[in-house]
Amino acid sequence: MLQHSILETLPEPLRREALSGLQPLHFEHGSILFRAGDPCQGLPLVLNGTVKVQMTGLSGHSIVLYRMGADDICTLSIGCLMTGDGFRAEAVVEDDAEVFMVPRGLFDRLMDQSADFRLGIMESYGRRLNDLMLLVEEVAFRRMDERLFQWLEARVGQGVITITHQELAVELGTAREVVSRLLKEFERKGLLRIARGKIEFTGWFAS
Amino acid sequence: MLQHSILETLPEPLRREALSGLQPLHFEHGSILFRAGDPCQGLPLVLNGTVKVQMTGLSGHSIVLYRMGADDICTLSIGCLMTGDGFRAEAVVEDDAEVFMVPRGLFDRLMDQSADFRLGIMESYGRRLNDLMLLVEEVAFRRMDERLFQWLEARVGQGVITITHQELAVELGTAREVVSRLLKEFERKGLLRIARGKIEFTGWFAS
DNA sequence: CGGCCCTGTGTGACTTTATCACTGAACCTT
DNA sequence: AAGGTTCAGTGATAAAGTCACACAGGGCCG
Repeated sequence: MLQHSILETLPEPLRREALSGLQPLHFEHGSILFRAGDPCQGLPLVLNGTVKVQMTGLSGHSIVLYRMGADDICTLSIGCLMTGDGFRAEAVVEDDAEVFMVPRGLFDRLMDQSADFRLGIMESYGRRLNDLMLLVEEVAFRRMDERLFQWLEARVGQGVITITHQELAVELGTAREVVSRLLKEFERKGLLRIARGKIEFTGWFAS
Repeated sequence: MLQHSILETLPEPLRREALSGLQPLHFEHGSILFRAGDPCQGLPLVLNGTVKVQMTGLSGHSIVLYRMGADDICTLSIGCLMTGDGFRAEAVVEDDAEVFMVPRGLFDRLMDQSADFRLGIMESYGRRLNDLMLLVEEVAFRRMDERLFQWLEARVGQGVITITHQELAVELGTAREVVSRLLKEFERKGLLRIARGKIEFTGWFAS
């Protein structure tokens, strides 16, 4: 159960060796995997749970850059691991997560000895780069009401979601007031109901 | 003269082998290294010149994501090379450039056999990821007049620059009208003079 | 040379988004 | 029940994006 597909691709002796040196770390909801400025301790392999990565700009505003889920790799850490620079973003655990922390030495060894491991790392990097490019486009050109709508739409399944307007503003990289006003408008249209710290889907959403 | 530092780190037999299989490709100003949707032919190592990478969103608007110069690696290509997906962005040559195109097979071999090569690739990836994160923050939170000012400031040395308002809008991911109005304002303040397709620095800028 | 056309720029009117400064409501604590 | 803290609502104003169109510079061609 506690495994990560990128380790499963390793040839048997190497896989054993890697797993023997790693014990899963448990992170609870709300805990911080790393903060802006922290030095990198190793490459986190996310086994389960979800972790959001967000950054705070010079202006003091924050925006969520991407999320990691089961079987994900914290690609952002690789650069820090290599250059020794600190993180520019922070990683906040949303759903309780378990993580393998691969230290620099082991990472180098796996990169050296397994083509599949290298492939996994590269693919992960590629996906992250793509995600960020799409985010740039979204932030630069898409309208806020559409973006908010899509964000909500992706979470309709849950019926009710627990989030404050401020947190939602960070998700989209905008101001709380903007989110409040748009939500009010959605409520007027009968798409949802607003409560303190909660949004309940109705009407069109609750299909 | 025609060399790339990531190849110079290779141990001697490998370096000779790599170089013997690569001939520099010449790209002129305005030519396209790759377009959105193109399959990836190999990993471009930029020897000299400059190349801008920009993407066009669903909305039809474009934005410049980053630039590559001498000794740079087109990190974006690695993801495409690995997954076989097409590019999401396009690369336009600004100053005439020469490029080594490393084919998949050689790339795999270099990744397999040289720790320094791996390090170079990883560092490049890390930098690109950082750049994009900063771009997200900039687009999301910084004011347009500041961003335009900084863009111009970075090019003051040239005295006069040749660029249309439309191109400048793509640099910043905004609309031409916005650029035109801001430039007019800078002109009123005596910072620069506008001519058709040109901007001449004066006053504060021409210190 | 004058007329034509294409590209680049200027501008007004209007919408959307961001910012600022508050008010008030909901919940928690004691 | 009182007081404090966090969350949400709102008006006023500024910044940025959108739309529609006028006009200007420069090249080309009859």
